[in-house]
Amino acid sequence: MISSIAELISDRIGTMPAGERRAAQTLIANYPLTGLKTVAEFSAAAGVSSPTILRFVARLGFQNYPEFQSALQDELAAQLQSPASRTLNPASPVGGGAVSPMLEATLQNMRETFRHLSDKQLADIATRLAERRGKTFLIGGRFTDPLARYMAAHLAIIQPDVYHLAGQESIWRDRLIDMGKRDVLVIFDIRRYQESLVRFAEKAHQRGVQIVLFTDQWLSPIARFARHVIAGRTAVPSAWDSSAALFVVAETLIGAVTRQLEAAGAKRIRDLESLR
Amino acid sequence: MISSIAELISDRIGTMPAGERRAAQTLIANYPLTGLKTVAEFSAAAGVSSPTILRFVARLGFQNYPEFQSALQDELAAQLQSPASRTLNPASPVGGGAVSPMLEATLQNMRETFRHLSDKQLADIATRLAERRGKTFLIGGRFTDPLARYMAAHLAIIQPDVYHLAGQESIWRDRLIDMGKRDVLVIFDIRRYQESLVRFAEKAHQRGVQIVLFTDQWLSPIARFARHVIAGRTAVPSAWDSSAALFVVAETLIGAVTRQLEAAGAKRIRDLESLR
DNA sequence: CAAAATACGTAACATACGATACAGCGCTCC
DNA sequence: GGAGCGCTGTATCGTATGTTACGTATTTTG
Repeated sequence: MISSIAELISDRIGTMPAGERRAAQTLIANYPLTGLKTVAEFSAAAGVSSPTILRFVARLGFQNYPEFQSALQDELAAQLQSPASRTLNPASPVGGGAVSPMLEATLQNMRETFRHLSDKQLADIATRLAERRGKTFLIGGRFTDPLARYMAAHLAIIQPDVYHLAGQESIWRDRLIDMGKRDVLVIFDIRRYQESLVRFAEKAHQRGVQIVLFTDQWLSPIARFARHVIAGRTAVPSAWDSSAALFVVAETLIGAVTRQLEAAGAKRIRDLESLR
Repeated sequence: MISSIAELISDRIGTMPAGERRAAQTLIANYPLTGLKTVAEFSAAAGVSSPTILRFVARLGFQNYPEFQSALQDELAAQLQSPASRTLNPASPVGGGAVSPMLEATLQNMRETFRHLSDKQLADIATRLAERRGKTFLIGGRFTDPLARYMAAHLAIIQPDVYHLAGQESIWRDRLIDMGKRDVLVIFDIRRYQESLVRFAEKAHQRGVQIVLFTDQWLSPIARFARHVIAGRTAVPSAWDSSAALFVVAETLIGAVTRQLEAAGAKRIRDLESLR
């Protein structure tokens, strides 16, 4: 049973054309606010044209845009008024310390992040990472590069041809020569988005590379070029943004890819197990 | 200080004429949804005419109706993103998918990890990291080194002399010469514990270096030499162990150190802010 | 109680919004 | 490699929306 529009979208996002999928991703990224704005603003936020937005809402089963907005508003009204919304964790365990809020916010971020992320989406991404015929490249920004390294460290064990792109921009820019449409590029990029990464992503996209983007809820501009976008919540009561939600998504994906390869009976996995 | 539009309204509702007051009451009644609808719908809901609605928003200080709506949307956006007010849909939809168990286990790991970790412990470690008189070194194992990098990337910004030890063992072994009792060494080590790290930790300990250890619940042998031990839960339904709990602890510490340095009015922090 | 000022609604207007037709483009499949 | 299909953006149109002017009603004040 599909109760919310968000679920409806996650359900059908797989069958949507590229433009409408970008609309869907943008809407999910900060749901449901983008859908309450005008078509023009929505389209600008998603980087597509107005008709694409209208086709998007039509595909969801709405007769017209106002009807779509009304549905979103009704949903929001129910959510805001539901008593459940006020009853979460009553008991921050005292402490008075500044720790609990941090943990609570982080846990909340993870729930939120996964709420906007359907099992199917994750499975699709895992499949792309597992069944890719070419190579896998991973790269991240100033603070997120460790996440790229973490993921690369795991994937490189269960798959051949997994490369983390490190060091100077000039170094990985030259690696573009090796990339083609059979390859996958995993990019981590949260605010403040790095110009160099955007440029790199664009060029990779032009070469037909499939891009999987890990970003925050405000979506890196790289989302324009990405085949798959994962928007993680990053807000915590701290001077820094939190990458913890993205970290967990990464771990989940690592697990899913491993499982798929195991299920496929990949020779490499068997060889690995015999080595241990 | 008036932060929300709702406060602004209740502040001025006393000075409003009857019609506008009805508009105000209607809006407050199911705030802020009525304000996101059209003027015609708003006026119908309040039982007044359109111009009355417009005069109402004008009295609140808005130039026109769209500006008023934008303000409401911004406020709603902030509210939806803040962890406090947000709820999650009842009980994860229990898809047969393999995702929910992974997330649930991870969340549980974090709660458990923090349950065994008092605020005081964390504060002590943060103090050691913030007030250390010497240098800070960070290093990790095969899968945890990215966590060391992540922490180093942040600490290096707010403190001088923060070094991540990378590359071959022979390289960081030589750095031992630089280490003394005023220095702090942060080590990440989970199963299977790496011999090289244990040796390194021992030698550092002999030189009087203060060791902060991030490990799993079974405790790396390094715990023998460590001044502070953080034991994170790592078990998840996956072929791999999860470092997510340790990651969150690391983020928490980063935040705590930052706060302490700010509170101490560290010159570097002020300089940083002036740079931004 | 009278007169003035303020508040409110009706009606007309202009803008900008959503909707649609159409053409160009890339992609897939034979 | 070519033909067909489907997706996407541009341009145009009708309309619903916010806005304003003005006349009437209501309250306030001397």
